[in-house]
Amino acid sequence: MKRLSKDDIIAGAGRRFATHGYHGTSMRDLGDDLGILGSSIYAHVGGKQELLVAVIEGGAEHFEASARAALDVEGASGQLRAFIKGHIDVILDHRAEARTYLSEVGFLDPDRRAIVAQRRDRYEMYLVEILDACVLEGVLRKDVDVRLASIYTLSILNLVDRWFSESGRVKRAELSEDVYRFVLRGLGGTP
Amino acid sequence: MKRLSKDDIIAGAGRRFATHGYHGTSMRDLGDDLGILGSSIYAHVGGKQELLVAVIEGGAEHFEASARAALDVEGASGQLRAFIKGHIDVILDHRAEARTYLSEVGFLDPDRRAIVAQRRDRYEMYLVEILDACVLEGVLRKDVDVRLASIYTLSILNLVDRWFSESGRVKRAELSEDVYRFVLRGLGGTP
DNA sequence: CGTCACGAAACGAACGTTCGTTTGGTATCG
DNA sequence: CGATACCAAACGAACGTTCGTTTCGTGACG
Repeated sequence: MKRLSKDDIIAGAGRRFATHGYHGTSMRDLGDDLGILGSSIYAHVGGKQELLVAVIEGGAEHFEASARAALDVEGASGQLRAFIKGHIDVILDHRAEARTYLSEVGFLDPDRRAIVAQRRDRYEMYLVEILDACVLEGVLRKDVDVRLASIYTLSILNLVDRWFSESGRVKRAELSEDVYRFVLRGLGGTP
Repeated sequence: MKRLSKDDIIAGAGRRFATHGYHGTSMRDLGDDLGILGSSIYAHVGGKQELLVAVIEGGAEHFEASARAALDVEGASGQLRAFIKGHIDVILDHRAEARTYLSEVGFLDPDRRAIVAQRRDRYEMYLVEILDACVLEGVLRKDVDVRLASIYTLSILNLVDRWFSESGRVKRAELSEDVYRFVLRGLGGTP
């Protein structure tokens, strides 16, 4: 029975929030998962809402780091491929955090929610810029609605964790490639 | 102050579940929305879980009716277009129900959840069959992974209600058309 | 045509339970 | 020794639900 750190608590909260939802998780549930009493959690964090904030901010940082890395790639279509692969990797490497980030934002306090929404918009803008660059480089049709295209792409990406299984028919690398091809072709490109 | 029917209660529950989540909704909250006491809801339904079941089954039926109608269309690509338009129309015409159906299924009792999951698989099969037919008719590339394609398509469709605004830049009919084009091109078709 | 009876709908209070959180004590570790 | 991690017990509030009672709408009957 090792003693726990604050990060252990946050990680546990991420798992529980991802599977049972924020309001479906009690501090006692969370304590059970961690092998301590629910009340003992207050030795590490100020409260339940603070846990949600920590998990979601952690998720947001993963996505943003991935997007920044994608922008370092040479060539717009390469950036698009990297963005897609990066997003899928974040989701599958940090499943609980990512899921909580994607579906429990609504339970943040209004102030925090607004901040997170802003960060999400910024993340979407990364993709929009990449798609714009693709159009500029002639990789994509000139008449595509880039805003809609980014929404379609993120819709596909964000729901990956709802169905993908690491032990399934499709491998992770194949999926990234397939999504990339699908999006590119969908916008008039030829991979 | 009119008296309420069971359907009024279910509709109210759908709205509340869609915005605040199942566990984020108390019977008293729901009662407040409806202008009655939380306890008065028990004159209409057996309990909270029964409300969730009613809302979700209602949502499922809308989607299934839409899919069946799409299958009546002549020609595989026409069916695909009708399926997409139908799905978007259901989501936007029954936003609360649809949203609850899509994101609160996890809070159903295990038995009910299994049944709903089955219905959802059946719905996805409608789309798979349509896409298969498209391949057969030569509308789509022969090497597309139809299972993945159906997942991509449903991902785009299911998240529409998270961002679409009836008063926004893009009109509903344009959106349906644009998604149809995007999916068709993504799978190697030429609209 | 009025009224009376009956079922449905809503109230208001209370049930036992669970919630998030607080407090005070205790063991462990640097 | 001082700080940290945890336990144990308790707090008030809120939860889903039940219960007895009251109000309301409607259709049958005199």
